[in-house]
Amino acid sequence: MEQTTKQFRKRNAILSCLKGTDVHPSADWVYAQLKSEYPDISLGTVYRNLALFKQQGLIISVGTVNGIERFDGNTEPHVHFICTQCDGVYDLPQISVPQTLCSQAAAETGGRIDTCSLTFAGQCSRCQSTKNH
Amino acid sequence: MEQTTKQFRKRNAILSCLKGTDVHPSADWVYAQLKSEYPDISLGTVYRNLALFKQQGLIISVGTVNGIERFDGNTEPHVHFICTQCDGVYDLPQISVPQTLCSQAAAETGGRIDTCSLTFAGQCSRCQSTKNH
DNA sequence: TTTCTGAATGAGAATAATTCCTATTGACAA
DNA sequence: TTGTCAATAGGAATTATTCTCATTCAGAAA
Repeated sequence: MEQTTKQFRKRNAILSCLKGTDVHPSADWVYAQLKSEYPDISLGTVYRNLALFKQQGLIISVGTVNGIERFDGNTEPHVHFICTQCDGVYDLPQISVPQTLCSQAAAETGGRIDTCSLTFAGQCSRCQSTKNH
Repeated sequence: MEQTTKQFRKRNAILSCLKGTDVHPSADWVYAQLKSEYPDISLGTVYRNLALFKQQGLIISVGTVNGIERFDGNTEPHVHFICTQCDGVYDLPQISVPQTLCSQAAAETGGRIDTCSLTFAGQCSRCQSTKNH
C-alpha cells in the first residue's frame, strides 16, 4: 500500500472504494461515493486511477453494462451474473471455471491466455419479484 | 427470412454480412463492407438493424473490445478468445461450458438466466510470433 | 531555507461510439 | 389515386471516456 500522505490520499480512497464494495461500480459511481469526503475530486482522477489500477492488476474490468464499464476490486477468479433489467452485477461465489477448460483453451488458441471470464446474464430475483406495472 | 424486395434489401444484407463472417465485426466494419455494394447505406441503418437483430435473437453481442461493441452471427453457444494486442475475436469451437455450470448458476441467483458467456483473453499465436520492434 | 523535479490533480476541452431526429422514399392496401 | 406505415439517409445530438495544461505538493538537492 502506498503512503497515506496527502499526495496519495485520493488514489488510495479510490482503491479502497473498489475494495470495499461488491456493487461492481462504474467510474461515475466511485466519483459520486467519494464526492462527499473529497468535494474537489475530479472525475478525470477517478478514470485515470481506475486505468492505472487495472493495468497494475489491482482491479479488473467486468466489461461494459449498458455502455458503461464496470469494475471489480476482487481480482480472485470468480463468476459474475448481470441483471439486464436493473444492470446489477453480482458474484456467483459457488461456481468456478474448471481448470481443464483453461488448459484446453490455451491448447486450442496456440497463444497465451491471460484472463478468463464467465458471465451469466438474465433477470435477478429482485427484479423478477417486482411487478412491472 | 424476410422478402428480398427493395424494402428489406439493406436489412438482409446486414444480416447476411454477420452470418457470413467469423471476424465478429463491429458496426463500422459491417458498414465498410456494405458500402461498396450499397454506396448510400447509412451507418445509422447498420446500428439500427444490429440492435434489432440482437433484440430478436438473430445475432449476439460479444461485448466491447477496446470500447467498440462486437457482434456474432453465430447464436449457438460457444466460447470466445480475444487477443488484447490485435483486438481479434476468435471462436474456440472445441470448448463448451458444462451444462451443470448453468444449472448451478440458475440455482445460485434465484433469478432467470438467459445467456452465458465464457471468454478468454490473451495474445493470439499470430501476434506472439510477430516480433515487436 | 530555497530551489528544482516529477508525480498527482482539477477543470474543462476534445474525442468518438452510439443514438436520436426529421424529411424522404417505397410497398402495400383501400 | 390516395393514405398509411415502415425503412432509410443524413446529420445533429448525446455521452462515456480521454486528453491537455496549469497548478499543487512531496521529496531531493543545494
